[in-house]
Amino acid sequence: MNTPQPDDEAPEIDKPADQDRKGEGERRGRKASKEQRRQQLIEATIDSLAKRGYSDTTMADVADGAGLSRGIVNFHFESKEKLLVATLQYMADEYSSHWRSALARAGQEPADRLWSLVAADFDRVICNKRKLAAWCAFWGEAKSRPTYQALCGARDEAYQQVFVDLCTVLKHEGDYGFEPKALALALSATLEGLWHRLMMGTESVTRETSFQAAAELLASVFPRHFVRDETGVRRRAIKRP
Amino acid sequence: MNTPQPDDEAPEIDKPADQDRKGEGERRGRKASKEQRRQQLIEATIDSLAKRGYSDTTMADVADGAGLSRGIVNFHFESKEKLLVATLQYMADEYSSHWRSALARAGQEPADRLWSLVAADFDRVICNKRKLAAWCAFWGEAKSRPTYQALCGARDEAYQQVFVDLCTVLKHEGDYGFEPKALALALSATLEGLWHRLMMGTESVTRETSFQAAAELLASVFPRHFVRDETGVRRRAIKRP
DNA sequence: CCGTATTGAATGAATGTTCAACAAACGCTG
DNA sequence: CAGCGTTTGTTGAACATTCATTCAATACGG
Repeated sequence: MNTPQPDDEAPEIDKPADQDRKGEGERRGRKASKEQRRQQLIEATIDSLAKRGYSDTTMADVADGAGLSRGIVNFHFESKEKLLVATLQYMADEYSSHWRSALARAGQEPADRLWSLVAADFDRVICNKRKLAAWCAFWGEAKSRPTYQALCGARDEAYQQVFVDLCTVLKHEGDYGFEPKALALALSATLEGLWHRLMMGTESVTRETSFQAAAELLASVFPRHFVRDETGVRRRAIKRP
Repeated sequence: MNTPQPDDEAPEIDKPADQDRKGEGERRGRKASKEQRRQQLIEATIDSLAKRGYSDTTMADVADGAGLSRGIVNFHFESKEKLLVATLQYMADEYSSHWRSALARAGQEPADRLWSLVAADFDRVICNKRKLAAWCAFWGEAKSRPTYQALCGARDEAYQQVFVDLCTVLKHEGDYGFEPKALALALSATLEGLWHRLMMGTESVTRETSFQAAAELLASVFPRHFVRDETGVRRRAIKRP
């Protein structure tokens, strides 16, 4: 059916599920520093969220996953709630710094910057089953918990504003007729929706096909900036005078 | 800041949170039929999911919300799990029949059908805080529960196929360059993403602005089929020969 | 040795499920 | 229609389980 997708299920980076064994240079046993232990427990929490979902994630699961004893979590984090907030905070920070660095890495051309932003969203580092499942778990609880809701604005206002600004500039560059704010909302929502589809894991939606779908949309919305070449892959057109 | 949005918070239809009082013609007390009681409990479940989220939804909450005693749920539904599955099933059926009827109501013109499909997604009946929050609660648990995962495919394969078919026809009608399958994925993902944004309730995203964003996208992607008029509202252009 | 990190069992609260008692509707018979 | 037994729906308390939290004892590092 779909063209062979070499990845997305195989070597998915970011897999500290087997984080116990192999002291990879870092100190393990009793010697781990406070911050390292916290990090270790946060990773175990993400594992548990991804594997069992929010409602079935227990302190015991987390402790077991980290290879530690039951009571340890309440020592490093005051409560389960605090642990979960710290975990969400960690993921939100990671997501935020990820797109910011992608933007910094891109050039000055708005089209390049938009492309870079979209591509960043499908980077293996943050876009993989484990993290996606954890995000989804938090989203499900966000509406009824203000603390989560605030942090779940990973695609926060700053992120949204970048989209608006880019759409505004591109509109002038390409003489497009759209309303920048509305279109920016639609575009960022598309990325969120594609994440959602990836998370559900149904159909034959992979990270590749999702990214292609997003690229296809860019080519349709910004025809003066993105073109389709024969390989089916979409790329930015040559710079305009 | 944002233009005054008259709705989305005020008269949101679909609010059986106060479903006890006022026997609106339907039989209440002991006389309610089996099916009516089930329906009543399902509505109470949606209420609880929306108000407290999945993990804090308890049998006692549901029973209290319905104004009945604790043990009643296990009588009509065998277990909590069964109750939740039935609730999800109910919502999935409602969503499915909603877009199907919207499609049936639309004419034969592909552009009309697509517009109708998009508009249906933002209909108050299914797109309101209560239902959205309930959907989100289930999504959060879907990945770790195959039963939920299957039902959560509200936007299932049939729905996706409709998008693909419409995109294919429109592509030929308008001589567009996109790849129908990829674009269809992007479009349906956009709707999902906008739902997600609405759910989070942050920013100034309302049902109106979300729909406008979707419409803006349609106008950008299918310029030969949709145009922007002075009111800012988007409409379908006149039929082509 | 002192302080800190860690353990694992005990505790108590929350919650899903069961069940015996009860009440309303229904059906049967005279 | 009255009387009576049966079925069905409903209740609320009792029960069992799961789980977050506490804490006294312990082990390790400095």
